[in-house]
Amino acid sequence: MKPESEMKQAKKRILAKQLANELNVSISTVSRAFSRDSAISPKTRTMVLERAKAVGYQPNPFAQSLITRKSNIVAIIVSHFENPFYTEALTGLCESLQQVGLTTMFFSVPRDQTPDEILPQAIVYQPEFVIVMATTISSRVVEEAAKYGTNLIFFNRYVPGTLSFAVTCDNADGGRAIADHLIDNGHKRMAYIAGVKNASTNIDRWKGFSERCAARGFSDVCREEGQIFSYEAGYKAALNLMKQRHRPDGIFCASDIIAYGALDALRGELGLGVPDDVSVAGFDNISMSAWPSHSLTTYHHPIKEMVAKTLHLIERISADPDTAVEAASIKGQIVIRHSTRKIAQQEATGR
Amino acid sequence: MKPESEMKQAKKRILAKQLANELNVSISTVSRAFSRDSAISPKTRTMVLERAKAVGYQPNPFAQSLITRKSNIVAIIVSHFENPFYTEALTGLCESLQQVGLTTMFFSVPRDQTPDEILPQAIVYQPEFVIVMATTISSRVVEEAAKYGTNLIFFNRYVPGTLSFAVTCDNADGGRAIADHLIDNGHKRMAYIAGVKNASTNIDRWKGFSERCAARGFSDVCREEGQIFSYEAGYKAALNLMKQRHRPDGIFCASDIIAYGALDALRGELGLGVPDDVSVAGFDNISMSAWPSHSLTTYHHPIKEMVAKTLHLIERISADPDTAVEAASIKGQIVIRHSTRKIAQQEATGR
DNA sequence: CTGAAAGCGCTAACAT
DNA sequence: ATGTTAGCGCTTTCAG
Repeated sequence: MKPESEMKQAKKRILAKQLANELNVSISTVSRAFSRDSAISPKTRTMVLERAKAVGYQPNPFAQSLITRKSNIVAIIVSHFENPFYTEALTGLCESLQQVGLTTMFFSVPRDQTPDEILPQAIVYQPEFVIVMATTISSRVVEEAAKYGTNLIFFNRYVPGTLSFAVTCDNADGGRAIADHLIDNGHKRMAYIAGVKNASTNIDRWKGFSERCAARGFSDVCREEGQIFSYEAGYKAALNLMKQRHRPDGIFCASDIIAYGALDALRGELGLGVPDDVSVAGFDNISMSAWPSHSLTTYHHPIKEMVAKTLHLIERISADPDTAVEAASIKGQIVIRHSTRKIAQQEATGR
Repeated sequence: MKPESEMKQAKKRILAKQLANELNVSISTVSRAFSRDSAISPKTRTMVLERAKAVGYQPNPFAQSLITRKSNIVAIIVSHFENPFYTEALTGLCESLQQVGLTTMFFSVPRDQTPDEILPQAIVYQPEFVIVMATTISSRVVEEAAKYGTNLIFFNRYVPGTLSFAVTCDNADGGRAIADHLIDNGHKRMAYIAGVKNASTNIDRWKGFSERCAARGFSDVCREEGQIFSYEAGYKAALNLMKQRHRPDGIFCASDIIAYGALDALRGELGLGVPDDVSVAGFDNISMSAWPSHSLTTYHHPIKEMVAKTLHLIERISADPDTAVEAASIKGQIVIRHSTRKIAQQEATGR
């Protein structure tokens, strides 16, 4: 045993009771000073708050939660978190939540586990909301959560069969925009490199793209399965696509990262010119797509708007828990760069 | 007011008391079943645990924290979170913490605020640890936190003047490894493109690099300030470097992202050959550095080991709160790719 | 507008 | 090994 003086002496946190004593008021008065609309004179409130700040008093959130049944916690649960897109979403959400007095708990689903195993760890904290990001969750668990009054909000995903809040990018619109861009600029054989097969993002991008192509007279869009949203997947898929007798001249990739893989396969391994021989477009508009070395035509994922919408939803549901379930879909916009051939350029090169 | 039937009826969580009644045991028996080493027969424990699982009972963590004074929460606070390196660190830490029963709270410092403003929001939850990542914090706040018994762990950073736990990469070793690699392969004029000036990472990488260069007879290493760890910074800095009369032939960049910027400036804007005219090396080994289009020589940032070390530290400090403050520095290793010229290649091209 | 008292759900002495 | 009791720090009736 070390002598007292050497021990780490954690200074004891000041409590409501002590603060009350110092100010000659009751403990309930201290409490009232901290809650928005409570019967307390502005004068006493100011007094309490000032002194509290001076001595560093803040109500213990655990005790608060216990009695108010409000945790002021929002859980964010992720699994495939590689895409830089999610990093921006996470910090954006977290910072907005901080501003309205909510605290973010973060859960990540390891490769050898399912979201269904991790979700209960979040639920136990009785979070006001659970934001599900980059993750697919079984509809059984969605119902479970609903039973306990936990609001689930899907971010950038939705669970088709289920009624739950969701904020997504208008993926179909993105697919259509890319289709129009390629067709408008004279491309004749369109192709799609898919990401995670059952992801709603993947499904809707394909749907928008292929349907628009079909509507404009190109019904034979080839589709190559990338399986996942990765560079390697894009690389391999592009190679496969080019083995076909009738090579595509316009490739839409389910994500920017996939597109980089395709780009490298096409240029590096196959020695093809992009966009001279074949055009490549992505989806997300992550920051590196703007770099000169990539200069990728893509569809801008409206992260900021999606974050704002999510927060708006949270505030609305907090005010009225009976808010009707809603799936918001937010349009982004196409960003045209140099990985796709333009009409003018096409004529200039004599094609 | 809507009729009862239409209201969202949150099923009430089951409590220890009810579980105890159902099993004809006391409420403390239920409690004991959930704590590791407590006087309870294995038989009753199993019985309680089984029934608990069946009815979905879990102790309320707020009530637990209130009485045990253990929050089981680890706060992670970040500010400049762009580098993909941190994404991997975050998920790695979070998943490891989950496994040992700790929950992650996530705080992000907005551009218009300082870490010192956000930290109190974390402290209020009495986290067992605060992991400070991608952030510089004032030594005043470090002391504040210490006073309340909150353990701060700096991840990938340290605050020079202060005594606090830190887990970093051996940045100096990285600098030396790159220096050796360049010198061994016949480079004559070395240069460094810096990142955030006062970041300990930046300082140590420069130190290791410049000192090793000097030790091997190259004392005139030029240094260009990138100011931040960004693509644009690297781009501009590389351009500046090449304006000099005596151009460098080996450039070490403070991060991979900076290196990409340098690469694009050199190849794209200046039309130079990399590595034929000039070699470029980075630091971090983020996944895209392995892509054929970049193939960047770099120093591998040992994230996994750093995460493991952090967890080890957490477990050690938890077991013995008087654990001596320690700054662990973990070696990574150089990864040689095609952005730097090798001796053989140098001879082959007749230089 | 303020104070006294009850109690949120649980754990930790203290008994038995 | 189990039950009983007293709080953890706070908010919220209920009086005044």
